[in-house]
Amino acid sequence: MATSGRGPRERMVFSAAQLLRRGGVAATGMREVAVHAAAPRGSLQHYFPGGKEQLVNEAVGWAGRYAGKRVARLLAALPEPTPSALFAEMVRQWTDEYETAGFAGGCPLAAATVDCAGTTASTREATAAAFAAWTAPLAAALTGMGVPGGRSDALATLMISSLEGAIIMARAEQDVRALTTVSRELGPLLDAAAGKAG
Amino acid sequence: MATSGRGPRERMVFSAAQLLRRGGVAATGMREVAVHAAAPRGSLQHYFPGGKEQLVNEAVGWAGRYAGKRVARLLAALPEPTPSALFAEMVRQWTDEYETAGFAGGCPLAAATVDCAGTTASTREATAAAFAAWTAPLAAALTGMGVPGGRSDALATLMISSLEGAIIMARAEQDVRALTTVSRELGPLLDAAAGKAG
DNA sequence: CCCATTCTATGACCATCGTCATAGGGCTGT
DNA sequence: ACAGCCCTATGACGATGGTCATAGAATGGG
Repeated sequence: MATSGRGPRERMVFSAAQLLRRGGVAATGMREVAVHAAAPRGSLQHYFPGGKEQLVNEAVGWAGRYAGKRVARLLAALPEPTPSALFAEMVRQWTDEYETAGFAGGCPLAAATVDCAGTTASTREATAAAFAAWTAPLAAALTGMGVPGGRSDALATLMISSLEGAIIMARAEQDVRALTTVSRELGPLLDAAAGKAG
Repeated sequence: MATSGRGPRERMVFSAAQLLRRGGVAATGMREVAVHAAAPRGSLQHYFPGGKEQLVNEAVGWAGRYAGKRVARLLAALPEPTPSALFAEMVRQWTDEYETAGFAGGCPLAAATVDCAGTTASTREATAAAFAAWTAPLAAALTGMGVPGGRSDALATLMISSLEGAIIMARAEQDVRALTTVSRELGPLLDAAAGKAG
């Protein structure tokens, strides 16, 4: 698996993001990344002279851009776009994975933040940039649905915060309850903000 | 610091929880815990024959009980108890820490979940129990403020999820923005649920 | 055909860490 | 004083992991 990407470098970044989700940064070995990516171990030091730190930072950046693009993709697939429907789709990505593949993986951004925010400055900056790359398209989507400009950023932050926290709770409980709960409880609030100015 | 607790055992559990917050499970060494707790290293194998796994699990349990008790304490200190005020106080615990002590630490439950949920079954169970020990008193408090029984659990889950996610975003951004945002945006929703049945 | 650049291969080094083994203090009760 | 128990002390072991050094392919332009 994980053989789709083009070059070995890209595959390694992708695999790193994938493995980050499971056990966090420290539990993810460089050799393990190479194996998972079906990439030669010798390429690690060639493509990532900055070592593990660089690889993790790029994986985080990749994850942030992926999340940002996914917002647009989900939005485009909605029959009638409403904030609650978008959020429900974002949540559904996770409930689907958990119900079909188990609760092994979480969000790579959360993993990198939890493990590195207090110790590795460059990785912390990478996570901040990644969250920004996720929040911005989401806020723009909300604005496009009628949410006033001043609220869009706040609601996007609320959506992502709730989702991240619910992912953690779901993994702990091995139950998607927390995810479905935040989706259900937050939906009306989001749609209300889109309906009329708040 | 961290010398208040009674026995060395209790201090080590407390210190483990403290250190977990910084770099996660893998980044927290047993020797480091002993040093931080000002406890003899030889006591580790004596008090925690189950090794690191046991120590981490007890630290997680301690954190869960602490969070549960803190809900009651914050509630009692509120001049006029409303759900939004309680949530604001929960959030304020974190903004206060971050503004005075920096963004070094996150939530130990999140750290243990991110690092161990997919690999260490006993730790995952400990995190689930800890979240339950936190959610239950919170839901009870909401019920006591007029939230209908069916909504209390859901809103407690929403509050904790949002808080956990906002903690992660705040650490990434080194800014309490996400925390204050979720508090402000969620407040009206919580109070509305307490006012009349939903 | 050659050379330079890019990529890969692999073994070794060193630090760290969890764990264990073994032994030593220090107290209590009799 | 002795026995027994709880706690502490400390060195060693084995494993893991990130990084480095060095060398070997492979590719592509001249």
